Amino acid sequence: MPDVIAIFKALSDPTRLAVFNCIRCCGSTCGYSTDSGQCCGSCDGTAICAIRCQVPCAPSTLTHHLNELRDAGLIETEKRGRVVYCKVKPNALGAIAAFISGK
Amino acid sequence: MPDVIAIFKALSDPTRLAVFNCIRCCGSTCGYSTDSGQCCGSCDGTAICAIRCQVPCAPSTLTHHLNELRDAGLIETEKRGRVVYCKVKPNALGAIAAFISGK
DNA sequence: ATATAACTTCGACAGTTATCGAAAGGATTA
DNA sequence: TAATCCTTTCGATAACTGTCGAAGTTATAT
Repeated sequence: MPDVIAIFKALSDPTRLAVFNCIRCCGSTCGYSTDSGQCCGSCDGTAICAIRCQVPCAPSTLTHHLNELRDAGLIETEKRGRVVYCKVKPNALGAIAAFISGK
Repeated sequence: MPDVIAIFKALSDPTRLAVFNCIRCCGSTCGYSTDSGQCCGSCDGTAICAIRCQVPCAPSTLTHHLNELRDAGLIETEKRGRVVYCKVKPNALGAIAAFISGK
């Protein structure tokens, strides 16, 4: 129940929802190639620098939003070299799916 | 898409989510009888005064939250006598169900 | 070793919001 | 008519939040 609130809160900001969608669609909508740091096909995360091209904001702002998404349990991040990659966690939206279907 | 944000925002506050759940379960959890202004069985709305017993807050605060829920398209209200009854709108959560299943 | 690239951390600030009390409105009851 | 009940409107206020720039950190490249 508190999970649900955290998720709703995390997704209730337009910028943050755009970030989440960008990670979720994993490049297919963002339109980045592998060369740009963006995954495709058998992907393993969306580079933060790629997200920034799609969702224009200050680096610190993006960091803040990614923290919110991570704290809500929606995404996970992994650092490879100097690039941080983001993935949607498995069953990230399960809690709100359960909420919709009456708990 | 903006609908989704409005819904997420409306449900991201603990008090407001409690109000929504109270309206949703329509007395089965709130535990009010018809005499208390609460519907049951073939119900036609949850009385605001009944919600207040379940979600303690100032009347003006509850009005505020109900406005938010109504503006998000989640509930509808109807005045009968001096009592206002609330119902969950049909398919109120359809937008976020679509969001979960990938739009 | 120096420079650059990718992020994060740290204030700061403006805008939003959840909450309340007081007062007012409309509907029923005495 | 007067009293009472249910709800809304109207400020006010404290807390939260989204945004940024500046400075710091870590990793690669020159």
